[in-house]
Amino acid sequence: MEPVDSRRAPDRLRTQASWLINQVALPANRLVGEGLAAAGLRRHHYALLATLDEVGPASQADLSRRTSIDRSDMVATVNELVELGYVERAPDPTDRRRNVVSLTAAGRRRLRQLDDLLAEVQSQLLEPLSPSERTQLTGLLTRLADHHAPAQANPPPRP
Amino acid sequence: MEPVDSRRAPDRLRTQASWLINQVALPANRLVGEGLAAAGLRRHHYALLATLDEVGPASQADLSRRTSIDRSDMVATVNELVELGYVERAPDPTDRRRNVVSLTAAGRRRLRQLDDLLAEVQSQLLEPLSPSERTQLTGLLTRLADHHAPAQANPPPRP
DNA sequence: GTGCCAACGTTGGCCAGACCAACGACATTC
DNA sequence: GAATGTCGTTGGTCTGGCCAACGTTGGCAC
Repeated sequence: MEPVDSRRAPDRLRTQASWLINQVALPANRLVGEGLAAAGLRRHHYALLATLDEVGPASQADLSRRTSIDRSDMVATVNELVELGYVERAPDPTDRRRNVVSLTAAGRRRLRQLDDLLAEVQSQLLEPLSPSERTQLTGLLTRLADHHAPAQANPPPRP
Repeated sequence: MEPVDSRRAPDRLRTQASWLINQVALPANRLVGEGLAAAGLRRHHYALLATLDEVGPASQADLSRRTSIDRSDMVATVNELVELGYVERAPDPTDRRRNVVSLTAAGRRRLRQLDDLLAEVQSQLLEPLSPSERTQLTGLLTRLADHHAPAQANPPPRP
């Protein structure tokens, strides 16, 4: 006699990709959130720091597009990171509509720590998968993410 | 010369499983949400209907565990579905703490339509993947979901 | 040059969903 | 019969995604 797990979700849900993804996204976000909370930060903060480190100083709108954080939410995120001294905001002299946001030394230091922290989280998240399975998974997810990415309008490369 | 997509997320993020999952969960939820919205419903409603159809009449707490919808949110969900005539709520004669929730004929009919609708959504979501890749993906996700499932306390095999 | 449209930062707001604490009513266990 | 635990319910918090609108500024067509 099979023990019926009274917590088991019905197959109707268990086999639906959208449901599965959600069920995995939940612990993923929780783990990341808890990890960052230990550092007093949230996901947006890390996304912003990481992006700045990789693309260099940029305008808020640019950062919004890259992180897919809404422009309006970006304002608060930058505010908070400025407050913490991890980031600087200065008016762009070449285009007075823009702010240029850049990493401070403290921000860069902080980021290194967060990277380690998040690497740890990833391995918790993917624990049951073998290395090659992890690669498979991220490969598939990347293709899906790209496919559903916001309409890519490519503006002329900055001179 | 590679055109630099000013919308492209930095590799720091793009290679992190937690971020990828989120980026896919977003369109997934949006697609499902939009589909169900066309029927005047939300995700919780479908989850509940599908679960009822599969496990039969059940208490709200039971349904909560299976759908991983919080008990308190379950109240509202059941209310709304009762209102729509898709579900019935009756006190459990054998345990007066409980309500027994069950599908109505209308609910079952509605569910069939939603199933079709959601099948369509799944294929939109997974569009770029071949059939075997889809199986791979759901396999991997299922393992992750199970692994991170809420502490599986299975009614202990009575000692 | 002037006029028009687009992009920028910012404010203020909405909504879905995940959660948590507490309550009275009831069941189960010892 | 007292303690412990479950159930439905209320009421609330928090995060994250998103949208509309505004004044400011830049770029472009004419």
